[in-house]
Parts: sequence; C-alpha cells; structure tokens
Amino acid sequence: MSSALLQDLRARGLVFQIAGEEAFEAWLEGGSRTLYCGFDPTADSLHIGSLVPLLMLRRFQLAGHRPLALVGGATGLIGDPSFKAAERQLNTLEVVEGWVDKLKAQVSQFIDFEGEHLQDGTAALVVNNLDWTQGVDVLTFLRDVGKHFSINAMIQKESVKQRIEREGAGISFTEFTYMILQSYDFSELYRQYDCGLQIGGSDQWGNITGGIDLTRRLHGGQTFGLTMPLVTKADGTKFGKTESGTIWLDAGKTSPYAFYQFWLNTADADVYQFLRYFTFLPVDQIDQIEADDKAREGRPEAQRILAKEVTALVHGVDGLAAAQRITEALFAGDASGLGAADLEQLAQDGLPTSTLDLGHAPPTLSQLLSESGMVSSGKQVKDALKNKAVFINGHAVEGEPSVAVSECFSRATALYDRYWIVRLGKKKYHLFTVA
RNA sequence: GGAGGGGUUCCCGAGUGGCCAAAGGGAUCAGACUGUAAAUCUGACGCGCGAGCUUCGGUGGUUCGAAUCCACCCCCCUCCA
Repeated sequence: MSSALLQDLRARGLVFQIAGEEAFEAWLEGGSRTLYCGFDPTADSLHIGSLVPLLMLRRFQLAGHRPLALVGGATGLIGDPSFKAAERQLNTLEVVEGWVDKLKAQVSQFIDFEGEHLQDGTAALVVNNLDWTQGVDVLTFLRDVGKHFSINAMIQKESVKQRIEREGAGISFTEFTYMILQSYDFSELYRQYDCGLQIGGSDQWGNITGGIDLTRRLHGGQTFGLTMPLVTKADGTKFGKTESGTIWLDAGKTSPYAFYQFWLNTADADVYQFLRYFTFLPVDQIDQIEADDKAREGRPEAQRILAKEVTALVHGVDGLAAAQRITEALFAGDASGLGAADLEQLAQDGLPTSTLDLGHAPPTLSQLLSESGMVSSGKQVKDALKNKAVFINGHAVEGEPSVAVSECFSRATALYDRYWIVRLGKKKYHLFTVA
C-alpha cells in the first residue's frame, strides 16, 4: 500500500532518490510528519531553481504534513561546495543577514502558517540555522559533532569529488565543513521538532545522508531523505537562465510579465514535464492536455497553461493578470491600437519603461537603447537595424545606429502625444514616455 | 619551506615575438522558416555609428613591435618537507 502522496510524486517524476526507502512509506503513512528543506541566502532573492523544493514542501503540507522552511543564516556564511566547480566568495555577515530576511518572506509565500483549512499540527514554520549554530563553541562542536564524521567518508562523496580530484580545482576547509553544518541542522530539527525527513535537490544527497547518519548517532533516531531530480531541458542548455539573466522569484527583480514570458517560451519537449514539476494540476489532467495538443495541429496549449499556473503561484492572481494584459497587448495585435490608459497600465504592470526627455536625450538611437537596457551593446542595434527589426510604434526604423534620437522620436509620431513603444526583434519591448 | 604545473575575451579551450580583438566549441542576440516552439540555415558576438580605443592574473622592463621574452608580486593545482 503506497501513500497517495508518494504515488503522485512518483507520477510527476519528482522523486529522484529516497534514503531509508524500505521504511519510508510506512513512516509517512503513520501520521502527520514533519519535514524540512533548506534554502541558503546566496542572493537577495530565490530564483526558479528553488521552485521545485518550495512547491514540494507545499505538496507535503497539502497531504497533511508539517513543513519547515530552513533559511541558512549560518550555512549561507560558509557556502555549499556540492557540485560547484570552484570555491565561492564569502559574503559579509551584514549582507547575509539582509538576505536571510528577504528569503524568509519569500519562502513564506509557498506554505501556510495558519488558517482553518489546515489540519492540526501542520502549520508551517520558518527556521534559521544560525539560531542553533552561533552559540556553539568550536571545541564543543568538534568534540560532539565532528567526532561522528569520517574524513575518509567525506572525501568519497560525489558532491565534492571533482573539487578534490580535478586538476586546477580545490576546496577550502571552510567549504568542506559545510556538510557537517547541514547534518547538524537535520539532527537539531529532529531533536527540536521531531523532523524526520529532509528534502532537497539531487545535489543535496550527500548532505542529506550525512544528516541522517548524524541524527542516528546523536539521538538514535531514524530519519529519511528524499531528493528531487535536477530540472533539465531537452536541448541541454541550463534551466532558468536567459540572456537577460536569472529568473528570480522576486517581482522587483523579474517582473511578473517577464516571468510569464519565460514559461510561455518553454520548449514543447519540456513543457509537459514542467507541468508535472511546477504545477498542482493533477497528473491525469496534464496527460489530457498533452493528448489534446497532440490531436490538434499547430500551437500547443500547454505553454499557456504552464505560464498561467506558475505565474499565479508565484505572483498571485494580480501578477498573472498584469502579465497577461501586457502579453495580450503586445503579441495579440497591433500595440499601437492601445488606449492611453492601456499604455499607462503597461508601465505599471512591469513592461520595461524609460522616460525620454527629447531636449536632453542621448544623441543617437543606439545610445538611447543601450542606456535603457534594451540591448547590451550598440552592436545589437546595428545588427537589428540591418535586419529591419527595430520598430517604433509599429514602424520599422531605417538607417544607421547613429541616427539621431530626435529623428526617430517626435511628438508627431508619439501615441497620445507621449508614448513610444519600441520593439527590437520579435520579443523585446520597451516603453518610452515623455519626461 | 622545496620541486613542478597553471592563470586567455560569459564558459570550455587554442595561441609561445609581428599575419592577434586573439582559432574552435558552447551559451547568448538578431534574421529566414514557424507556433512569441524545436531542428536547420544566415549574421552578430570586448567597447564605439565611425575614425578609433581598451584587453590575455598584477606591476615594471626588453623590443620598432609582447597574450607570447625577462624581473618581481598575487592566486590556484600536484608532489615533497
């Protein structure tokens, strides 16, 4: 008899490895359990790489378990070496502290802390491993915790192997110790909250099993680990990055519109798997979507559904609505047919926008577009102009990159006397408004 | 502390005195084809519209000319102590 939750997770392809597999199902079935997943502050926001584990916590909570989201105020000061090619730059205490606060708020979006719909004892909790590590002195730590770790075993771990074996790499004692810290987290959460399961990406396997071993040695308790597969793309490129950079969960760093567009551009080869990974739609419904898409010629619906679901999860219904408004306006028809209020709305909805003061604007088009962040170099403007891929309010721009701004932008060509929508290529849009 | 190997443009990686803004691959961007896909083909890919300017761990030097040679320094790796 396997639990419905586990069955669903397996069907979604979300289970990579389970530590303690023989006893795991029975344990999970035995009642409401506490589990945790750690998130280290390596930036001021999480990115979509953390989405799978975040949603996983939620999946467990919906199934009647209690999720703990651990923010690594301590481990973030050290840096996880797992499968990293090189040693990382240490961040200062103040910086990490600031990031911890941001991540706390962010992880909180995905799990419930209170409410009538919650089953008893499943209210989520956010914890910080700095709370139980900063008071421990070195000697105590080395004697009580360090004694349980064998260096021989640690250097065998796949996660640090390339750093140890590869020519040109290397690992500092600081990072090497990371595993011990994370293991200690698990044993502490077990002691304090009876937390019996740690989940994480497949790269966390070594760290998780380390924690399981330590918990058994310190407290004699059996704990479990579950890892999720690394999200990969069919074409082999890295998931979650685009030219414009990482896709962040923070709306201030990646607008809901950009976020929505990211998912909308998912390749056919990946989209059904991503629906299983990143949404709560039932698996058979996803299969149905796939079957429908196959039966129909032309463009699949899956991307649209994926983008809608994930954007709603991360940015809420308002964020989704904003993203859809912009998308509709720009891609569904002639953008120049928009009303003044629509244009105002686009700016508020997160379409990249700049003000343009015709009196004090940069002299050339390529300078203006570079400064607005539309392109990273003037070469791109030159290239795009050559291909007739620059449009201002729907009209292709002719000429050299050095064409004067005043020639392209004038009150006469502006929409409602003050807006210009510049399009570069098929997908890049930027709104300029009169200053 | 000793001996050896290494640090090249986003990444990998060629390049050992001029033909080097630096091969090749990847990533990325734009065009064609499409469905705001994929695959494929084309172009771009240090900065600059351009003349030109700034790069090959750092600083100095040799030379008409240096990523390439010399000196010192910094960092990484391997082995020895």
